Amino acid sequence: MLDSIPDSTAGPRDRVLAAALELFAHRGYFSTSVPDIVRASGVSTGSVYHHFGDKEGIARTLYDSVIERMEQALEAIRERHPDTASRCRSMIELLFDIAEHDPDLMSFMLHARHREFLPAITPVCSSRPFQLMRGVVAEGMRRGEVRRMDETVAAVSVFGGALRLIQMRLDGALDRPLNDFLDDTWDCAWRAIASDAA
Amino acid sequence: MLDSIPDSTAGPRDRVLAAALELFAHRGYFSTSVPDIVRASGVSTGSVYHHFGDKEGIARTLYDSVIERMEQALEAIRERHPDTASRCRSMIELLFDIAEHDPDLMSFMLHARHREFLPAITPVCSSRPFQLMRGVVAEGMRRGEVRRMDETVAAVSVFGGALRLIQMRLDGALDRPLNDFLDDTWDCAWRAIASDAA
DNA sequence: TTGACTGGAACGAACGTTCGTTCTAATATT
DNA sequence: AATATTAGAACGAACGTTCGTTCCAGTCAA
Repeated sequence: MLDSIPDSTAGPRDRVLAAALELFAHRGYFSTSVPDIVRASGVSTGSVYHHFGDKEGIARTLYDSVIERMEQALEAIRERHPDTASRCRSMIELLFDIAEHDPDLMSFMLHARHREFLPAITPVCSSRPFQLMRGVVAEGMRRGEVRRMDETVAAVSVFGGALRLIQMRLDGALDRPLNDFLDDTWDCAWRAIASDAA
Repeated sequence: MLDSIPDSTAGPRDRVLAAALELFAHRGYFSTSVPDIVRASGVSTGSVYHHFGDKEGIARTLYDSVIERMEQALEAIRERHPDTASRCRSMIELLFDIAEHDPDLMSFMLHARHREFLPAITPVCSSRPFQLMRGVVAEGMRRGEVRRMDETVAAVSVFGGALRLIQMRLDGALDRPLNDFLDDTWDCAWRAIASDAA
């Protein structure tokens, strides 16, 4: 799984990132002030600006690190599994795991793309993790494991349900852990795009 | 379809709502200042506060009206169609239509639920339109049109893909209109939850 | 001694909101 | 019919606060 961002004992840079992740995830970007981050991290205003330049620099750094670790985890899954079905299923499992184990991280990642969160950030659909998921589905289509159709539609159809379920869990609308819903979710997801041959 | 919120010739209250919808949809809640709304609507600061109390009052009023009209449109579909499949398909068509015809409205509705947008608003998953969609799926399950599984999972599985596709379209990541993807989307959506009997 | 880093006071700008006034049109009074 | 009264709507200048950011004196490692 993804390593959590370190806290307390770590250097000031990491302490700021850890505090910002939690605050951004809970209150959002604009409802979190720099003084809030300064207070929560125990790092001084001057240091924060020395390390990150400005408030957006904090968010951008955070976003980049989250996206990169996410991409690596997904890529690892792609390498480990040969067939499209187990690739997709493992990816959904990964997403569920992260959402349960590190909800702040998942919350940040799911929300960071909105205009409201980070001004002028690349939208999710163009983010590398999503492209990777899309690529897996597209490859499955070439191999005949996935039905022929628009690649984008196929990608959103496998992962769309899982992502929305995660959002519900993060919003507190699901009282049981996501794993309890994994089998049903996966069943729906794969039926949606599986080739009729199989 | 849903009526658009009136502009220019309308009363000050409606002009404020129309301006706020556009601004909130494009820039988000916190990136839109009250002076922005005042400028865009041509209504004075004092009037805005006279009618809506505070900034959040504008957003809440807007949200309530959008949710209510959305719920009515979905309920009309439920009444017009007897079976679950055509109900769900019509609902996806409706969502696609709104996204194409009134992207600001759809953008506002999809984003309004985030902590970042409206502080302390009821999350989507608890909103009445979503409950209505969920109800349709649940009824389909009782009738045997939908496979037996967790109701929530079934609901997010039918509509999750479509909603994510809409988000991509709003983000400018889809160059063709959503209708071009309707058949593929619907095919995936219904396969995901359709009873094996049929 | 030097250079990188830290600290927190201080700054201007922009925010959401308030306030006293003016305008408008309907009602009451003569 | 003409005037006086009034309540609500509209207005925009001004307020206090908080924001993101800067600045510079102080600290510590090399």
